[in-house]
Amino acid sequence: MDMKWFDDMEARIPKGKVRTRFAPSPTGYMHIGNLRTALYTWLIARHQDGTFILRIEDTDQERLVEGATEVIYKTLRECGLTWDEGPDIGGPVAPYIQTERRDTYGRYAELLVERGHAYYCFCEKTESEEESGSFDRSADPCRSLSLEEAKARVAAGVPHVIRQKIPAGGTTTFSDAVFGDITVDNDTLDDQVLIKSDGLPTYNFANVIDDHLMGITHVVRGSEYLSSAPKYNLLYQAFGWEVPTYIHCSPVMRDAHNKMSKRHGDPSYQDLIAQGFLSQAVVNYVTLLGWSPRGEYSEREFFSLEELAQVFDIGGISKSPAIFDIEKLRYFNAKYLRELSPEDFYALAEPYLREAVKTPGIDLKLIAPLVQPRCDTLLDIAPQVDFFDALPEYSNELYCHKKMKTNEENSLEALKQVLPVLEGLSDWTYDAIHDALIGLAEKLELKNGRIMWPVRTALSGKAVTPGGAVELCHILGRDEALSRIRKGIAQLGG
RNA sequence: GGCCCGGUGGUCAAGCGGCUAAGACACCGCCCUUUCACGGCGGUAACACGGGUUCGAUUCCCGUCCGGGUCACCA
Repeated sequence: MDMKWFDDMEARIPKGKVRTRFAPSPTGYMHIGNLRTALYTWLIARHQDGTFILRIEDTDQERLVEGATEVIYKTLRECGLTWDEGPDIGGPVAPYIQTERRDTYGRYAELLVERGHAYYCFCEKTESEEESGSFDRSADPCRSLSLEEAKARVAAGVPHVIRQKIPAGGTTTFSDAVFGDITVDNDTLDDQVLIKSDGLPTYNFANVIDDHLMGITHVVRGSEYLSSAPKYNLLYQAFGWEVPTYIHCSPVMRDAHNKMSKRHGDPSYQDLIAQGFLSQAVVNYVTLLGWSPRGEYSEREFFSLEELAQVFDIGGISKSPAIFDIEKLRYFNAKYLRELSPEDFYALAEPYLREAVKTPGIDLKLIAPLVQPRCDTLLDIAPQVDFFDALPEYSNELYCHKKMKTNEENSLEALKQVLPVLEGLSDWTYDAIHDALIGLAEKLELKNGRIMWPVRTALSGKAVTPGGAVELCHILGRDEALSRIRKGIAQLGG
């Protein structure tokens, strides 16, 4: 064995700082649980001024998806999760794509074989599993094959895998930052495959090798990997390597029984963005799904990414699964939307407004502030502003409003009073319209609603609108507003 | 089924031996108001169950029940 090569690999490992990694498989789809893992991983690194690494785990050749890494880059960038080392920018422990590290895994696996912690196995793919749950180590003839014999068969080109040789008897204790210490009997652990017959490593093996070789100090991953974790310890021990801090996170659920999944039609990050959610809102909400700030921040729930990096602590991660609640996400999103400056909101809303309101004279900048406090997502804009282009058909019953004390008769009367007042207006400004309408109500000694409700109804044909009578008059413009009021009068039989 | 893990309102959750058991979403009511929102105020609602340990358990231990994960040459 060329030990110099191993020494060189070791020598490249950066030391002394926190180093974390997000290691997705390129599936072309960033689901919420994955995003949360990325978030926690990034947060741990940034909290300690450490290094965040992106690594692509593409060892499953059958599941490769074209353009999938682009989705990962794009999502991470949109969310503000900047990486310091990765496939696209390189780094001290490159390469960052597992298929490009192929020989490395093979060499380490062979080292393990030499040391007696792994063995070549020539058996067919696993056919039938034992029911007992505990393994009879002597059952596999390959396990006890002599090294010479095994090597001879390998040299002869016999297809094979390399398996981990789990010690017979005894226990292994694994330590997790959120679940604590977990001890299992070695006899419940199987001699898992390390190197597949295609020469590529399994996920479990590649993880251990890469995390060590990349100097990873904290590993964040889903709790579905918890039960394979003790086998990692054995691997680290066999190599004589230091075990990183493991942080297993319970899944993000769609309901009490099922994880969020593409199969069930649950939204991915991309889907949420398409549904009009803001990246920052998603990031904020998802971080809080399974983690909560402690101490002085325990009552707070709105945080920017930078603030999260400040307060994030591993101890706040929850052990139990969390159900994804789109209603609460909507609340977060609505809050983020409302707190945007009018300019920023307009920038985001403009494409949606432009799509919904096509009448040339209408100033979309006037509509934006009306819808800003009235939408949870950007998709809520269009249905609210449809009446600007064309007055919908509406029933006269719309004129009847108990609280406003309006009915068809007094609405007709109100509109008839309003028409000449507005016709006589020299300035078609918000203030002028406002003063005219309020003035009319005062003059007639009526409550404002008696005038405003009929006008708003005539202008929109809807029971609910963003903005009231004055705003709508202003935005529609003199001609259209007066025309709609006349239409209202006619429809009411006047 | 074996092994591992979890269990505070409908949901997210604080709590880490002593509290009238926080807060948020949702829901309900009131206020504000030219509709609806926004905003403000208030309300309904929880420690899965049974044993211990203790002067005292939501908190520690055991069991039961319920739920999740895992038992692949997928990750």
